[in-house]
Amino acid sequence: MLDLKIAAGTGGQAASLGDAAYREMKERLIRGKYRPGYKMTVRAVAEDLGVSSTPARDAINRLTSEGALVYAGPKTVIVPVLGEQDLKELTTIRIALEGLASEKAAPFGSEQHVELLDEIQGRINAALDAGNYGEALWHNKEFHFHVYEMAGLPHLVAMIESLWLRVGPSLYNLYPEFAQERYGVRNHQMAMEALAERDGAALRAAFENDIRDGYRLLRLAARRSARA
Amino acid sequence: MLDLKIAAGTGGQAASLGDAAYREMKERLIRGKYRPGYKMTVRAVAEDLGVSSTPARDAINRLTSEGALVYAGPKTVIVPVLGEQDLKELTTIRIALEGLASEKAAPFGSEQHVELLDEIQGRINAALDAGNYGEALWHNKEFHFHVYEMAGLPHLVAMIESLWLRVGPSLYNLYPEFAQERYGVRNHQMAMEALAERDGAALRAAFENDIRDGYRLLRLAARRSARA
DNA sequence: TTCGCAAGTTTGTTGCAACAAAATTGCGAC
DNA sequence: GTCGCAATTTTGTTGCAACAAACTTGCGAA
Repeated sequence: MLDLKIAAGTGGQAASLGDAAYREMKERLIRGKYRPGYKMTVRAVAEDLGVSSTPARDAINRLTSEGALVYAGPKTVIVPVLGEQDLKELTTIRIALEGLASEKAAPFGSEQHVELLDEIQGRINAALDAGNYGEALWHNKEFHFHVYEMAGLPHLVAMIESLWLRVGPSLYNLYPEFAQERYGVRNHQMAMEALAERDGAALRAAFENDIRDGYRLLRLAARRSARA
Repeated sequence: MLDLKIAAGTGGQAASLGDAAYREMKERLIRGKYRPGYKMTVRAVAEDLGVSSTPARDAINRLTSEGALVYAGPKTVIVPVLGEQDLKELTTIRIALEGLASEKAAPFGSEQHVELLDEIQGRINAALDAGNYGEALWHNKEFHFHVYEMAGLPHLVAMIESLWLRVGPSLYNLYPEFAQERYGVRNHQMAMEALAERDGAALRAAFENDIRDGYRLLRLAARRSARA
């Protein structure tokens, strides 16, 4: 059991225990620590995080209002189970928003940025080689958001992050496909080239492709688990 | 002081007091009851809404995590004061998202929908004639969301709603321009025609225009209050 | 064996009091 | 009169206990 009181007091700029609990839950969600359908109870979260019920409740409430958790009954919130409809809609929104962010980021492309992205891509590949799926997903997120943040549009980045939060848990369902296909590599390569040339349209296209490729896999996994 | 306990118990599908408080605050925000910069304190909200501190705190937390309220200090949340940068960014996002929603809604256009929109437009005009600015804004929101909801994309509608929540309070700053210019009328007329013909591109253009027109006014108001 | 109801258990909600930190006020010295 | 420090007030945070609603379990009757 980790002690969030220390994290809140010293570490990552979390002012309150509720804040620390929220951040911790958010990271766990993105890292796929909780699977779709998992039931979140105030007391269980409080136990897991070593805090009392109030901060745990705060975290759950915030996550729910962002759509990272959903109501499954009058008194139960769960990690969302995304159906094909949801996946399709979220993908459409992601293309609109992440396409926008990448296009706006293109003019800020530089040698340094491309180098950093290349480094991150190296970490993705290494994690894939090591079979560490969670690490690969994490670095994949870093790759995307490093580009999105270049545009200097904080509201947009926050909205995109909340989208990733919703899709995150489902990403874990497509284990071995992701590792085998390495679908991101080509698209990421294209993205880096587009960024080097500051070509907004090309950068957008690369990211849209990446999102669509991911969607195909996700849809596959959704169908598989729907049959089960 | 209104009694939310009754609202939660009987009325608009609010399961808990915290939920009812959240909805009430949301509506007040969109209706412009609170001005930008207004400081939200737990105890004040609890007093206003006639509930204890816990549901009030819940509501403030949820609103904050959605961006409808923002942190202004270590221990203070306020109604956001949007600068020109924020306004520009939010407008860009709105065009991407509301443009998408309207385009996807176009194929569902029908005689009935256009009739209803025409009715809503009538209410906007009537409110404007009566000088009732709040009513006009409210019906304006109805007009937009009636179209957006036609597409059947609930995640998208929720995200757009959270954008309106951020801009809502600032809308009140542009009183008398809105009433005088009646900027929405032409664009809404175009939208209804496009919807009748199920022309996605035209519908998107009409809404994009509407958003941009609103942005011009908002920017004007932001500059005015920045000078003050 | 199966169905149904009742008792017990789990779980979210709410109000509140104690605590800590920040802001404000007021008093006194210079 | 002004500046600075200390006391007071305001305010967010946290933990907890009481309550209510939903769910689960198990026993008994058909």
